[in-house]
Order: sequence, then C-alpha cells, then structure tokens
Amino acid sequence: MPELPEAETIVRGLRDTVVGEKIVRVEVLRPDVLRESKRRFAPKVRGRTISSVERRAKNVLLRLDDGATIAVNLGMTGRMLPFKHPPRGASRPGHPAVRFRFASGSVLVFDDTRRFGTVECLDSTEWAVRSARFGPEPLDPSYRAEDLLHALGTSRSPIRSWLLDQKRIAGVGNIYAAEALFLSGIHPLRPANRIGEDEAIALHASVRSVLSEAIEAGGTTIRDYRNAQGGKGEYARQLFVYGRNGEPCLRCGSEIERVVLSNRSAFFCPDCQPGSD
DNA sequence: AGTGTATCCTGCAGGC
DNA sequence: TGCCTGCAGGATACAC
Repeated sequence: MPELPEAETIVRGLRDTVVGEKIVRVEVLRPDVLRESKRRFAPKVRGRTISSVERRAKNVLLRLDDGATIAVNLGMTGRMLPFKHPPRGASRPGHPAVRFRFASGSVLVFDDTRRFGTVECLDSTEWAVRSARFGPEPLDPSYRAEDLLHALGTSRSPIRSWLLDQKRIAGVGNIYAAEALFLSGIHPLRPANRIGEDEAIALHASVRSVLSEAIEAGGTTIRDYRNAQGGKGEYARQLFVYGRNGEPCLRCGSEIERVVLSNRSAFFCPDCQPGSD
C-alpha cells in the first residue's frame, strides 16, 4: 500500500506536529505489530523526545533524542495519525494498534486495519544494519542511470519483480512499478539483465518522475491510504495502467492487460510495452 | 538464483 | 438480505 510517495507525504505531514514532542506513555493495543515484546519496547521509547522525522524506503522513522529510531513499516493499510487531543466519536481511528501519548497532551496513533505493518525501536547500530539492507533511494541526486543499468545486469528476474525488491531499489511498490514501466515502454516480464542502456536511462527517469510527481500529488489513494492529516492522495487520477485492467490505454487505446507475477497483479499496455522476450 | 505458494489480517465488491 | 469468492499500496519463509 503505502509506497515511497505515501510514506514521504506522511513524514512531511508529521514533522510539524510531532517533532519536539516528549513521549510519556505508550499503549500497545495490538502487540502483533511489534517485533519484540511490549515489555522490551515500551521502556526504550518512554521518556524520549522525538528529534526528527525521516523516511527510508517505505518506512517512517521517528528519531529519538538518545539516537534510537522508531521505524514504522506501514504495510498495506498502516496510517500515522497525530491528534492535538485524544480523538473521540467519529474521528477516532478505526483500528488503533499503537498509541504514543505526549507530554503536551497530544497523541500519535499508528492505525492499521490489516496489521501487516510493524513498529520497532532500534538503536543506532541496529538501525544502521537495517538501513544497509535497503537498496539505493531512487530520488537521491546521487542515484544515476548507470547505477541502475549495472544493478540490472546482475539479475535475470522479471523487471517488475526486480523493482519491487527493496534491496535492489528502495521504496518502489506495485503501483509505481507499473507506472514507471509503462512510461518507459518496458514490458513487466522483461528480464532485468536484458534491459539495454537506452531503456535503463528511460526507466531511471520514469521511476524518478513518477515518484516525485506522486509526492507532489500527495500520494495515491486507492482505498485505504491517508496522509498524516487524514486526507487522501490525488495521484490516482494520473495512473496510466495500475488497476485499469480492461480499460483503454490512455496513449494508444489498446486494452490494458493484467497478468499475475509473483502472486501480484502486473498491469501493462501490450502495445506501448511490447514483447517480454 | 528465482519463482510459485502460503502466511500474516480485515474489508469490500461482485456474483448468485 | 446473505453467502461465497476474489482481490488489495507489503514482506517473509518455504519447497522446488
């Protein structure tokens, strides 16, 4: 669900409200979102002040004043919802999993309907190890087309699967993989190592433009995604292929196709993205 | 090395 | 109305 643009939008929305807040109490309503026991998690977090909010891949990071990091993976339906006052009535989150209560009286709720998300508190060493498992950030100015080209050459995996692999490139999920491949005219089944230099340059550009335009639009809301203010993202209106199975291609009019690849839908235009081999 | 499959969960849309 | 199936922005473990 939330991919890089959604995580980035949440991070930007949280900064104003949550930086400088001191955590005085943690309520774990759904212990299964933690990767350790409540007993171990809570003391690491209680009494700490949030010094900054960042993003790595699809993760929201709350950096603490002792150097630790609360890493939130949003899974498919995770939300980060800050409230000035504890919410009541209809504005109350439907599936709160973890509540952080601050000294100011405000609250940050990690809400997750399906509970595929995770919340962890890692010290600086643990975080460094974790972060090293992710591939390069595609929007980092130092990430070049030649880096992508070289990395592609080491894998025979279908390019759609390659793009979803977080250790190869960070933050790309099913929506933006589909859109980037459409924009660069590459079939989702094409083996990564058979993508040529020109195509790699096009893919590099389309991955970056799709992600940055989606950030500008505040992310993509299909159903569940909400930003830190509870609002929807508007990028769904700009999707060319994702979820448009059976509808006409906006560029050539051919029917958008859906194939299942690694158990996940891949959407593409058979004419704009010809030949898998 | 890479793929298919199953798993963790809940909710919604569509068919009957 | 209800019941059933299939599907969903993710990530991981397993057998082949």
